[in-house]
Amino acid sequence: MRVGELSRRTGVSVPTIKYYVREGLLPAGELSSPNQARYDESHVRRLRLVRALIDVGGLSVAAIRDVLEAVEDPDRSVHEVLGAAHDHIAPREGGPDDAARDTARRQARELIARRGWLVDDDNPAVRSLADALAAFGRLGHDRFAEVSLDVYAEAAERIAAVDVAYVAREVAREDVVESAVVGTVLGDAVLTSLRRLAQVDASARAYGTGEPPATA
Amino acid sequence: MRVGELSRRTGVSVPTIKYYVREGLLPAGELSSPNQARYDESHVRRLRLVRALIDVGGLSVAAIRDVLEAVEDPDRSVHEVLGAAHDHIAPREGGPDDAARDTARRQARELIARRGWLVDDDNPAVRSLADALAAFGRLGHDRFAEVSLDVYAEAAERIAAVDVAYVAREVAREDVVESAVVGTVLGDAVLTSLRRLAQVDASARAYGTGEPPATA
DNA sequence: GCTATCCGATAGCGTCACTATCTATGATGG
DNA sequence: CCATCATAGATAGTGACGCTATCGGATAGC
Repeated sequence: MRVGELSRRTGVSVPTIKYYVREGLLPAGELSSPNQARYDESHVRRLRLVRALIDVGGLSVAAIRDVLEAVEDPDRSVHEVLGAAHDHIAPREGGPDDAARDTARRQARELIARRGWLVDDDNPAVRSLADALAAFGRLGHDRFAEVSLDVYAEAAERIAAVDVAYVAREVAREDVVESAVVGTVLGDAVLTSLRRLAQVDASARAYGTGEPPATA
Repeated sequence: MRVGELSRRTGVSVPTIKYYVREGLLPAGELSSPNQARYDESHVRRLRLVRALIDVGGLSVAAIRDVLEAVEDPDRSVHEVLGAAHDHIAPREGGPDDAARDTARRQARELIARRGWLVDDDNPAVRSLADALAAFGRLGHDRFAEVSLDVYAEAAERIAAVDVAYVAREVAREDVVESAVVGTVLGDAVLTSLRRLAQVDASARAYGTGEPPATA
């Protein structure tokens, strides 16, 4: 197919497709003549993946380029690819280097030890967890880590178990990593929405159909 | 204190503080003379909240303004404020209006019915859930909704239960909604990081300390 | 008085994700 | 064969965003 049909089938405008090709998100079509290129189903698939990562995952174009490069590099392990994906989802380093951050780092390490998780101390996700906990601390919400953190961790374990099982369906390396990226990035979006819905439900049950206490 | 000290105590530059004031994220200091203003602890607190929402939550300045306006409006219910917050976290409307979206909407409604959640069908979180599920579908990952969705939902329920309990500690309306916003926005960041760590652990356990299958 | 700091206002900057325009060429239908 | 349309590739422009820089005056505190 030519670029017009690719555009129609994916809902992405032709100039945007050209832009993605320039940015390395999409391989160029095969030139049949100096100004004609053919695209196939792999382009449709890739374009849908790119749009999903942008629209639902909120990844930047540069982040997607990095992730796709990792996906296509047979030398990268699944862990490496997923690490790349998560690093681009997680917010960048945040907040000052204060006491709250030290406390948060300790909380993170203790949690990992408590649950017996086999993760390196220098895993980037440990840092982003500590950043988030530090933010709670700075806002005077230190109780969060005490009362809620382990419940969150328990829930995360259950989810991770099905995530790993989901990826294990695949056989070929490229399918494994693609599954892992999609599951991680889109799974976050699903989880966020479900949490919100469950909050609404829990709140409705706790306070009648109405409202939490509004003591002015 | 004057703006210089506010800047030092929060790590936010003076021009940026002025910018936030202009954008309505931070109330102006109290003028003691035409070119002198005083700031107090409430400004420190607010500025830390703003930075946490930006750095950790990834919210835009405009989104934060909307959320803070809702927080400060005594007429808004907690549900409304939290809805405003979630709407700004969730990715904007994504993807074409195709068959995948119809299927996804049905999956979302069925899930809600299955779990007996008391939520309106037109809750924005239902839409963002459907968007995410539709993206799975378009990528040929329809199995996700079949094999993983209920586990996610179960986990979300457990988390939401502690979220509601956490907020219930507060008494005054403004503290309730602030707690809810912080818990929702920063809680997402915590949960995302924990999921990633739990995935690493689960993967390490399933495939030795090494790797998922890399059948080339 | 002197220097550092401040206020308020305006203008500018760098990044990002497109979008528009242009030239030259090729495809397609009657 | 020719008119019309689509296309490739290149370059420049756009609008939103989150700051950042600069300026003209005024004030604080020694």
